[in-house]
Amino acid sequence: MKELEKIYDPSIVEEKLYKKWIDKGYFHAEADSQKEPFTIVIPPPNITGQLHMGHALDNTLQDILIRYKRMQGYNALWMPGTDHASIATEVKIVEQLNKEGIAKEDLGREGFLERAWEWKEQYGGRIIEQLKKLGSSCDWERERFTMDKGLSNAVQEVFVKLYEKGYIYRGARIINWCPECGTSISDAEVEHTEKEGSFWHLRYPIVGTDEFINLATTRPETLLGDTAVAVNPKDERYVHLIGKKVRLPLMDREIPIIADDYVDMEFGTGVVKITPAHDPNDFEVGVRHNLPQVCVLSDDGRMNELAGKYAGLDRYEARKEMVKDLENLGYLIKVEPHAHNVGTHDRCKCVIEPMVKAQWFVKMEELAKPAIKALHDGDLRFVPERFGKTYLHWLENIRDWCISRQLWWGHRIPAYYCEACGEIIIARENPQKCSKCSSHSLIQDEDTLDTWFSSALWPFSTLGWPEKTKDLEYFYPTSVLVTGYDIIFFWVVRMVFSGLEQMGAVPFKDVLIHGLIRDSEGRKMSKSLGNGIDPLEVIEKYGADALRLTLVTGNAPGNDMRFYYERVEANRNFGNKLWNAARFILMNFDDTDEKMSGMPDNLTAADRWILSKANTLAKEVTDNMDKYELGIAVQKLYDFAWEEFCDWYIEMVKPRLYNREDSTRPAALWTLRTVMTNVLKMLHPYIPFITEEIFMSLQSGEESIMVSEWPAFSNAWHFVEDEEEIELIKGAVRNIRNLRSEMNVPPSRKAKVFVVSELPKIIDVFERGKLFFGVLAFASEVVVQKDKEGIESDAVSSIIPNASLYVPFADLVDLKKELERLQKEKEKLQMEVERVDKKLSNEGFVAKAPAKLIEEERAKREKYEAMLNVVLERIESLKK
RNA sequence: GGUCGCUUAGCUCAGCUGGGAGAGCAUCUGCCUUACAAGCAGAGGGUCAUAGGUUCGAGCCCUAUAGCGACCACCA
Repeated sequence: MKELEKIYDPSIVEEKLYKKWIDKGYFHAEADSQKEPFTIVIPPPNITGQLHMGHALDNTLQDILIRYKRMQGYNALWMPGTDHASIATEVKIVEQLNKEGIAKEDLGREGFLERAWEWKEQYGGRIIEQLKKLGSSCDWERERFTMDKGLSNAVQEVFVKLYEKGYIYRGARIINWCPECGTSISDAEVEHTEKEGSFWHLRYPIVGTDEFINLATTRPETLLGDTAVAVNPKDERYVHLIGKKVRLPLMDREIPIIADDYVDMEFGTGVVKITPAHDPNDFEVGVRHNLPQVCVLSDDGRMNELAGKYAGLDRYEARKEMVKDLENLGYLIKVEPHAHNVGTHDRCKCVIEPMVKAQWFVKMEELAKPAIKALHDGDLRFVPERFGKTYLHWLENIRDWCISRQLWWGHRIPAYYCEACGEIIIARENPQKCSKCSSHSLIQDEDTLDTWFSSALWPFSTLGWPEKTKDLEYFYPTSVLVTGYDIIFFWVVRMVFSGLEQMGAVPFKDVLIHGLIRDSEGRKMSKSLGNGIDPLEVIEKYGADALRLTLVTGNAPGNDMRFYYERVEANRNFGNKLWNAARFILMNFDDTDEKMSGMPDNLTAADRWILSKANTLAKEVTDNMDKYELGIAVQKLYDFAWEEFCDWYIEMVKPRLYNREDSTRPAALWTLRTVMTNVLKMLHPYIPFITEEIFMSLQSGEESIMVSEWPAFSNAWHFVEDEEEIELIKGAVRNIRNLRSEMNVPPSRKAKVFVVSELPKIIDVFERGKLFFGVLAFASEVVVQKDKEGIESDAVSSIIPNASLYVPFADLVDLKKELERLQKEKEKLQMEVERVDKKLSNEGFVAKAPAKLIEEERAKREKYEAMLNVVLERIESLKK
């Protein structure tokens, strides 16, 4: 056995161990029909990404589950990879080009993509290296990328299949346009934020009369694209105007007054201007009434040539100008402040413009149905369950998914247009000629696909689909998906309907949802606030284990969590505690012991107590982990390791270890090593590095804790009587310590301790435990006897069930104080008896509560009453 | 407007299927006891947001209310 340093230093251990695991190939999984698979696919981080706390949490959870299942004997595969992140990456590269004074267009598509791939090669692996620092046991041999050959094939295949089924179509619909990024985005990418705006009240002249119709708008610049004014058909105020026309101010265009149920009579004046080209609702109204769509905006957010004199102005400048003009011409009635929601692009925060444009869409209605059913049927389960509602709500209200992006970095849409006849050809391979007119002048669609289109396929595309691979058959469906609640819509939903559509089965059975890591003030960590904490810095300072432990403890699944360095420190301390416990064990081994193998036949009650506790712990921890209650599981391990094992068992065992003649010394050593090893194993998924390092010192013959067997509960190691025995002694120790503490006796001052009991069984217990009981209770000597013979009448005393403890402190004793103490003890016991009495005299309780509980209460009553009597007796005798 | 979550010790939070309120940090007292001062032993501190209800029994289940937060939503 080798010596360990006094303080655990993660920085010298972690890299070494990670390399060992990689070299041994422990992370790699192969399809093997002899073993049961357990599969997780990583949420592929963006190649632009740097590891942040969200990743750290997400991947820690996955690694815990994977390591746990691997130890349980499952064929555990954690499939890693990265996402091309079309828009995020393209923006980054454009920025980089701009710094060099190059515009994207200067390079052209090909040149730009070349740059992008270069960028990917250079930076795309960065986050992977960071994940390794965390200890992630991904199967790196399988690392995939959403734009690699296989996954791109999968994308094409899905596109073609969905098109052939009629689920993908191209059409001019109202979409969300980001003028900043110059692309359409999906509904999921629109963030609604409340903004202070204005409500401009306008009046439009009614043609052929001197009258006006009043209405209000938050976006006056869209007036230029108005093609109608709508009222509610039931609105008596306006019924007579339906069918008439108004003259659109500034534009000198006549537009009709129409009736539509969409208009809310209660809101505003009950009149709405209709701009079909720039508002989703108005678009619908326009379709119903066959209104023209007048698009007045260009792609960069300026007014276009249809905007008359405002053409060329930025949308907000135009707004200002128009308001001024409307006022001058008498069309502006008033302006009110008005808070309203505006849609912004989640990536650039720029205000999006609804626009009518020809885009590609996925028809969602039919695809959503099986995804809804899967949850109802229990094929898919969210943990915590409540997120299932979020999922359902989204699917039940789903709208068609706009999948085309006006970007270059991504999967180019496999659609080709025939210049000769206008035919659209959708094909897996580049078509050579038009299928309709045989013309060779085909032009591929310029657009690429939403980045989520490829990530939606991740659980099966990474396993080889559309090929029928062994991996796919064996590892799919995956076991659990771990992700934050913030991407349920973006990703989880889309993986589910894609999996169901392409594979005919859900992509995963369980979805473990976690929350966000916030800063210590509860704010979201963000670049702009500069309050982000870099996980790598934490790892460098405290080690990956401390970070991992911090991220999974003290937090309920799905809830957000605040990050405190104090907690990291506490967890680092826990690692050090384990480290020192191991040092202690190793220090006490010598050559003879080292050669010892197998279980000694003279285990003591204390040994059986801790072994039995560890055995029960294995069951509880396993149960918790199977229910994804990782925080609870690790809390139990933490408490057991620190309190029961370190603070109690190690202390109990010291006298035996320090006495080379003690025949139970090998039993103590064996128990120490056995329990410690089992605890390390159960802790390994949480804190892989330190557990491996210690394990290798304790079990020099073993290869790695990673591939060791997960401890299982066994009836053979369940010792109820020993547990009771040791708990009794622990109680006595606590009482003595309390006594001494109350009387301010320093530990250096030892005293005789008498244990008095009439029960032979109790006498036996204390006789057996005398040695360690004495050490723990700072006793100079422990005397166990059946009566008070030879005990000074002024000894301090304390009562435990079925026994009394006496400590003669001689000069230290203050009779008055002692009486006060006993008085307090008396009151406490009286209250206990009262409490039990109250319960037992409740007829309902006795009649309906489980028999076991009633029995327990009765036993308690008996115990407390007996103790109370002893206290009363003691008080009487002192009073004399 | 809808949905969901939170409200428990000074602070941050656990509390799994309802059966005598927990942790970490902070505070106080005493200890450098030969594994660990990143430690040990002890202590104080909570009408579990409020009001009802179900139950023999409620921090936990139900209803309502308040405050905070998140998400969804086409009121111009």
